[in-house]
Amino acid sequence: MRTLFNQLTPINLAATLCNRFSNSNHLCTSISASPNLPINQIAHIICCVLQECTSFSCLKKTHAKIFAYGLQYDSRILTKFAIMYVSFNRIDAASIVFEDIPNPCSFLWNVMIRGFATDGRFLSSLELYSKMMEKGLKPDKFAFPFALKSCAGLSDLQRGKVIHQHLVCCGCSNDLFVDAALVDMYAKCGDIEAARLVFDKMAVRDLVSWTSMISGYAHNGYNSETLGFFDLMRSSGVIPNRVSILSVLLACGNLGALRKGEWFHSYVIQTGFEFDILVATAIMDMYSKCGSLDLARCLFDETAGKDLVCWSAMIASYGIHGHGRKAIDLFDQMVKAGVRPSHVTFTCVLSACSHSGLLEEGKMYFQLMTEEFVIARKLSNYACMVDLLGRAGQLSEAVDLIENMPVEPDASIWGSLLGACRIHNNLDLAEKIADHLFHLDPVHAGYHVLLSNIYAAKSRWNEVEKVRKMMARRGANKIQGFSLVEYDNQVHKFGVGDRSHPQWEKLYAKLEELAAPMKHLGYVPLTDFVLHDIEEEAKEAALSYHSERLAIAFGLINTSPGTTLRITKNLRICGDCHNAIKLISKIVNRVILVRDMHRFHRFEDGVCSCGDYW
DNA sequence: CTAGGGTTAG
Repeated sequence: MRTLFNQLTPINLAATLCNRFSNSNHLCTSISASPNLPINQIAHIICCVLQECTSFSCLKKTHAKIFAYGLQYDSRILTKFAIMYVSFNRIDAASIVFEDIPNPCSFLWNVMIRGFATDGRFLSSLELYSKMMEKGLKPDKFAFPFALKSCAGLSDLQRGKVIHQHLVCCGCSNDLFVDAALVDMYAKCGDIEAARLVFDKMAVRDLVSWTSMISGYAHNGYNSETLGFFDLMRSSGVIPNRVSILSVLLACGNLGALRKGEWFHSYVIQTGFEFDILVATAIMDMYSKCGSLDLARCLFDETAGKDLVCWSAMIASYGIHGHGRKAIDLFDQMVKAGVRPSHVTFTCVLSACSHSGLLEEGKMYFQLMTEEFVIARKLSNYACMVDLLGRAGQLSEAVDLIENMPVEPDASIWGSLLGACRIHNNLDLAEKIADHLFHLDPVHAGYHVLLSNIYAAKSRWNEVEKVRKMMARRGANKIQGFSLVEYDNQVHKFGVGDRSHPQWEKLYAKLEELAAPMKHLGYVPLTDFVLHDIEEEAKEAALSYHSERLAIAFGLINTSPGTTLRITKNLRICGDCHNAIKLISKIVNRVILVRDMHRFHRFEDGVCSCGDYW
């Protein structure tokens, strides 16, 4: 062995040794046995050995050896260790090593910034980025994509803009990677216009930059733009891949555009992406959001190698369609199949229980989550539970739960409770919550509307007016309700009392025509859902032209008898429309599917699948 | 050493 050491160059030596010894432990033992080896050769050998390390523990063992040679202050060696630790996702270990390096090279800074960013520790990542600047080092084109990713992860637009300025100063704009990261950062921070500006200025755009933009549109609710941009990308000669397809599927689901979604499904089959678990899950979810639960389930059954997300998506699908029991059954099957649920899975299960009124089951799974599965509860889990209790009328239990939460409840938690107060017309509690809620989120229109609805239900018109003024003062503008319906490969959009559609006169005539048979079946308008104290007759008019009714009229006029109507609405369906549509389904003898903000309502023969529990 | 990605409450 000793002759071997003397004859070979360090690199060759290390390579030889690595072949001969299965791990660095043996190797270091051999080095110890050869005391004559010059220190820089040992350093070389250790560097080579490091690259061969296949696990964190192997790395740690090798690391322990360097102290014996006094190499623990060798920047070159430490740098390698830090990089290797990052490559094994051991950012903390890397960080400790990093601290000991007096003047890290920018390469290492970048690796560290990337390490924190990929680990989801965006603040630490940005802290390092700032530290690097403080040390007088100029970030390079490799540093910016990671720093921007961290801003995106934090949705921190302000910091993103600052880094945008830095990269312009450093002459790094017009780099394909940097620009793509900028587009992504702006999109994830919700500033889609800024994302588009960067995108438009790019001299060269590849598939990834197009996809960043498309995904930005999809995730910010610009659904038709998503589809339009996808077409634009294809016509400019860029071939879509599985990632870009995920965004269009999301958009189809959001729009409830079933035909379009089917087209993409067949496109996926043609292009061979159908066996990709992410694509398969996205297609499943699209079908479910477009109202085709059965198709979603077929796909689910056909999918090989179902993972946690795939299972959770199917459970969520049962939930929004009001099949709580099936959601629970599927959860149990998932556990039996050996897939470990996550806090998201529990959110899906709890929400399914809530929509189906499965109070005891929900309580049980809420317990099971921590006790059996040892999963920390997140805000979304509490929100579901508050919703479940509140909807079931257990308002004081819901309050109890909130008061004993280990984390600070946010607006969404109080919002759930306020929603329950609306259902049960509990004004006292609502007023107490509202104070708190408006403090946490003063510009949320929905919460104001809920409170106002409770006042309206009690004919407290002065207070209704007060809330309305409060909203105006705070700039909490009511979100315009709209409904979508797909027809002839087009998504048609209707607003409240909309007269902009080419067929508007026919639509109103259709609703007029339905008024008499509805009255005959006992329809009485539920006018508490009108925000203002106006004349009864005007209220009735305001209600009868809600966007979902116009969308239904459109569907009735343009499709053949018996065709299922599928409507997607951006807000919650109001109680009056819910009553009206039940009757309409009976009169016209059609299945009418309405997906509102929270769930599906399947109207058939005068009843709704939600059993009026919503 | 660089980028885009499927499920989640209100």
